[in-house]
Amino acid sequence: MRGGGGGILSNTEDTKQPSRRQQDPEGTRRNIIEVASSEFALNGLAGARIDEIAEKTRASKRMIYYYFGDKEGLYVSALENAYRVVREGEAELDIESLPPLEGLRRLVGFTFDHHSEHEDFIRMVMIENIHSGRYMERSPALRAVNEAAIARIGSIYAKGVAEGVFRDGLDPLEIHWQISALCFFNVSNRATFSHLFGRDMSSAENQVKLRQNAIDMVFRYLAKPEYI
Amino acid sequence: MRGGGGGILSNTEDTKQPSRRQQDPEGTRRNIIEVASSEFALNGLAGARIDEIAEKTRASKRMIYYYFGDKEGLYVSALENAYRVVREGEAELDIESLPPLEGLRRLVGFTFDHHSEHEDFIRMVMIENIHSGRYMERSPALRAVNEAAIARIGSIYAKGVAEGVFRDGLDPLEIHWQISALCFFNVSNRATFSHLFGRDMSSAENQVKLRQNAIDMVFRYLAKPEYI
DNA sequence: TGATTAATGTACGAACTAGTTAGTTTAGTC
DNA sequence: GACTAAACTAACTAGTTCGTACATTAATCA
Repeated sequence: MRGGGGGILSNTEDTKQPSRRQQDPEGTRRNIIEVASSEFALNGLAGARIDEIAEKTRASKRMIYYYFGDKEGLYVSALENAYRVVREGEAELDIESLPPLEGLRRLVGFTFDHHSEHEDFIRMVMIENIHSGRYMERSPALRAVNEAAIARIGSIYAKGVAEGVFRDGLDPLEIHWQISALCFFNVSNRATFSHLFGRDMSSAENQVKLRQNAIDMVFRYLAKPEYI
Repeated sequence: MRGGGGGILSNTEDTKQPSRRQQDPEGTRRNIIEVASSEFALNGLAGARIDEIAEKTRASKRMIYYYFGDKEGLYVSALENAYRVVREGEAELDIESLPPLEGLRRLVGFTFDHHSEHEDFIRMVMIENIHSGRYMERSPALRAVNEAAIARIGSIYAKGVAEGVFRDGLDPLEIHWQISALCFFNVSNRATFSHLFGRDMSSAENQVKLRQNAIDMVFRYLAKPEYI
């Protein structure tokens, strides 16, 4: 919009370098996804504007339709990308070598921090839930990924039960659900909660408290009374 | 849109009844709010369509602007209404006369059920969080209301500490936060969670389990180990 | 080198959408 | 029964927004 210089001045210097890639499909794609993700996370599917996304991109609106077909296609790609990025971060977590009690604390603390650091991801999940998960159905890749999280909990829980520190009969999926609830809510409902009760829950002090509370809560739920 | 009969046929029978109100400001307002609430809850602020809302209303589009000024004004009114309806339901809960342990269980169970029965409210809160609570700032009425929930917990918690069944040093606001997290997430993230893990968390059996888990979890967090 | 395909820019249009204008009907009042 | 303010309607407008047609440049291959 601002005249960007590319059209008129590009003959002077840029084309002199022969090895410099002037067409970069992968880069363009990635750039579009990045911009789109943050716009969708900020404004939702209906609220995000294709023209706005295009303008913030190094590419043009034409490229969005070239690569992603339509707005919904772009949204689905952004959603997939959000899950992929977050999963890659989680994959680095190694708690299976730790003693169960310590591993559990580490897992909850990590999840709390991880969610907190990926607000855009949380927002994308919120938005997708507003749409009742309609769009993620198009993406078969998503499901398989998250089962790793359950496996991780299943393994640590089984070890804890075997060692006699965790009480028996709980369901790893439900434990994951509880950890998710505490860590997700912390990001998703910050704004309304803080406003309704006049206390900034995202402040450093409050986050330290809420984090410790989440760890304690899951710990007390799992551990046998004599270990509390 | 469908010719509704009012214009042409109204002389035949309708006007014969003298006491039948043909102008009904309160009713019109209420009707608009009701329709708008469900449209906003379903589609979000940007996704909802004024024309769509108008059409589902007994009134016309002009009336929306007549009573609410603009789309955002209508949204804020719908948000206020959602909080008011839910608060009125909660006010009926009387747990302060119960023994602390029983009162706590009752409170968590009630909150779980109440959230579950008011999905539109949960969706409105999600949407408002997507907007970072921007619009609820316009509504000073909202804050005062919710403090009652904290007071309720504060009272039952203090009683439990005095009786020696709850451990000391916890913060009622944080307890409320935890209860909210577990009960809110149950509704807000149903779609994505169920899809990612291939298990319908909203089924009757799973809801019974999750409800009991939430109660247990809060109970174990509050109670002294010897009462667990 | 000339032909073919992939990638990109520009300009535009059709449909939609929030909000308005201009006017009518109803309920209550003097 | 005339008058006024509130309640209400239908049709319209100005601006937005998704998506596309057409042209062009870069890479690839025969």
